[in-house]
Amino acid sequence: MDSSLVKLRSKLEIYKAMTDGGNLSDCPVRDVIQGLSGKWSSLLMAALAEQPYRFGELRRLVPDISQRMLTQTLYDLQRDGYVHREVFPTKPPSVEYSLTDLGRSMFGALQHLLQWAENNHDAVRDARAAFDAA
Amino acid sequence: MDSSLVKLRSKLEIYKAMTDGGNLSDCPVRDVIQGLSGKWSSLLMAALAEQPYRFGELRRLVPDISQRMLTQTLYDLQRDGYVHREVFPTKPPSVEYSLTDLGRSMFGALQHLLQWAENNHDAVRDARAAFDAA
DNA sequence: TAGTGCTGGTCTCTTTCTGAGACCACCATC
DNA sequence: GATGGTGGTCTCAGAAAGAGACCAGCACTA
Repeated sequence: MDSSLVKLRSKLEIYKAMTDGGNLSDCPVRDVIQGLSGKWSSLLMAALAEQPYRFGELRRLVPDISQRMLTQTLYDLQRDGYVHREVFPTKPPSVEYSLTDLGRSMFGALQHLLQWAENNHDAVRDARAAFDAA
Repeated sequence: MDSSLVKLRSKLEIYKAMTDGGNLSDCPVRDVIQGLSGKWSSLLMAALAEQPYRFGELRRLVPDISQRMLTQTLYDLQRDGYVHREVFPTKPPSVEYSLTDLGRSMFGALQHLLQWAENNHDAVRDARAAFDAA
């Protein structure tokens, strides 16, 4: 299942890319990852990957996000080019959020991690329980 | 490049897994992702994927992490079963951190995202610049 | 014509999380 | 005895996140 040699090569490159001598804090890889590491980013990406949603729909879909964080996370995702925001001039103006091509591309990569989490969450839970017991 | 039908199916499943009716905050997928979404988790995983390191080595390797956050992030990664911590009874006791099998497995999935970030950071940077200009 | 509700937000307040750096015990070496 | 390297912990200030009140605009209803 693992082509370890290929993976090892990538690991070294990725680590290098994340360390990127000199301006550590300006490292582009870390900069991109940072934008995705918010508490709600991946969840909203997963929702919007399914279909476009309006603000209120997202709010009802994810009841435990505060309105403030929903606004802000969508703003950040839009700023990074993953999400498109379109305002429709209906009587109460409605706003629709959808993934851009860049967003869909990014989600393709993020997906592997989400899938792994789904497949292995019991292993993590067990590890956590064993650790806390000791 | 995209096998869209397959991906669409996964998307729906992943979103479902992240929403997981009822106990939203106890959703296992979100629980796992949460542990990985810290500022330093992915960077330390990338470092340890290359080779095992000792505490002080990691500190020197990532100069802009505070000692406190290094301790805490390693503790969290260890608790979730990704990292193994071994104390050697040398004269000043030394501590070595390495990836577990679970950690290597997880990094295999995380890797896709890091690779994407490396390949596309200029697109994100451009999107950000365009957004800020408007 | 006033009340109610739906739209997508913003503002303020409180609590939690991070970051910077002082401090610590231990031992070896100088 | 002083100094440095080991892997941490503790305290305190600043940044970020969560809860929830509030807002303008228009439609529908009474």
